[in-house]
Amino acid sequence: MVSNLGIQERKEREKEHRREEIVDAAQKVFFDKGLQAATMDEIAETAELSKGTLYIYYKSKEDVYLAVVMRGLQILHDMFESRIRSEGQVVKAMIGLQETYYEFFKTHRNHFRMLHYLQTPQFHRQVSDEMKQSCAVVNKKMWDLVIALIQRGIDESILVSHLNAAELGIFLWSGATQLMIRIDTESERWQMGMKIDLERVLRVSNLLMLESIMTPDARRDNEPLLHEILPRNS
Amino acid sequence: MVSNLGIQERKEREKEHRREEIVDAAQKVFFDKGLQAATMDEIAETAELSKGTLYIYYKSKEDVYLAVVMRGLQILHDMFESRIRSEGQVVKAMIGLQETYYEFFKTHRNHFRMLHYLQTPQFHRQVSDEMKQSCAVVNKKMWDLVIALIQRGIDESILVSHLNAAELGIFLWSGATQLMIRIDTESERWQMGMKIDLERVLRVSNLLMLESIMTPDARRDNEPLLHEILPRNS
DNA sequence: AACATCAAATGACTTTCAGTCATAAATTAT
DNA sequence: ATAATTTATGACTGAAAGTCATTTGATGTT
Repeated sequence: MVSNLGIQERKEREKEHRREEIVDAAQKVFFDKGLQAATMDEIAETAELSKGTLYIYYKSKEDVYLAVVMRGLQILHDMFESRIRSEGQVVKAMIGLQETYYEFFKTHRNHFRMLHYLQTPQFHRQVSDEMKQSCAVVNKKMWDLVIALIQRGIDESILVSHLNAAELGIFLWSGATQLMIRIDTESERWQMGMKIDLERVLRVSNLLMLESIMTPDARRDNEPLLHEILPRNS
Repeated sequence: MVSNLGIQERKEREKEHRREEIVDAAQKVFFDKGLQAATMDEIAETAELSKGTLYIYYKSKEDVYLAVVMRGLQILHDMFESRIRSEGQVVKAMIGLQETYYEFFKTHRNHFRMLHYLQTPQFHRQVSDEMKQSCAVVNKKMWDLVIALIQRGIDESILVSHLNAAELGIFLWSGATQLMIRIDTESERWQMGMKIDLERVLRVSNLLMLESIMTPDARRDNEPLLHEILPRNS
């Protein structure tokens, strides 16, 4: 027992590495097959491990799934952060956030789907408390970015309404999210039946929601900026 | 073979009755256990039938689930219809629709959840085409009600925007739906962490969205009506 | 009434998959 | 070299969706 401290550390690193390898494999399988159709056996095979080993590192399939979700949240957080940092004006930054969320949706479609699964009540059952906790931390980190920006908008008298910063965040977030979900799953249905371009609806919706919580002054000051976003027709 | 026509008819009726009995049982079990945890064995037991019989009347668990969803859609449709019929003014009727949707959410929470499950991509896999078709019909019937009202609003120059009636419908619908989903699943989380009342957010959100697509004239004319909805504070 | 035909119902069986656990392999400590 | 401990394994269990050969029962025919 000469250098057991160093060994301890190395083992920790290796363990962490294994956990990441498992998430790599899980992500691949979840993205390919979807949450339901993905099996632990296939994840094990992809990770070149036995199924039993997966259960040493994660308590359940749902926990593995949450590990993938956390990666998505982290990506979204990083995208938000870099976009907000590079923009001083609140209104521009708000529009930037909306665009960034949509960009995340387009370029990380599978991660977006994973995040959406999270909302269905069927999970949160076999999920371990630790995992729920970790997830909440990443989620809050991202959410705090958004709320801080909105708060700045309120402080600068650019944004106003009967709602506080966090509530405004939820308001903006909800409309956008639901529309993206529809774009993801029902786009053709709407395009066929009626002649509806959901992506345009999303753009207009984002604009309407943002305008609806801006002060008249701010709306006037940012008019050219806001009208830039609008689609060509009408 | 004297009166085989009458017998044929009676058999049809009995068959239809069985189907309804199965949906009764399925609804009970789905509502109690949730979509995932509900088993076909338990549905069979509740219906006092064998599992094999269920599969004579429905092709899969998902089909049975869709039969329950259709009931929810029908309830919502009926609620919408009676509310719209009793209101001539477009703005009042629009507010009525928003209130009705929320009322549906509160009084038929389980049906709302079933509808929400529909959005997850994990289904639509083992669902039979007939069932999908039937579901689309009921859905369209309800949707047409909403769109017709919005179209009336546009025709009367009360509503206006870059979107057509159907697109406006999706816009209003999406924000409300996503907020209700959150109220259903994450209400405490938001209430604890930050001090957020999601139901108030929903009310304000509905108002903001509606106002954002009203013409300035209409907004002025309906000012007292709109401000009635607002929560007390601020 | 006895028999034939057809439809409806059954439940034992198959398959698939999450999760477990006794055993084996590998690694570390003595 | 050997014991102790940690890590990995895959055969096994239980649960649940879906199937199908067989039975039950109803309708029609002689």
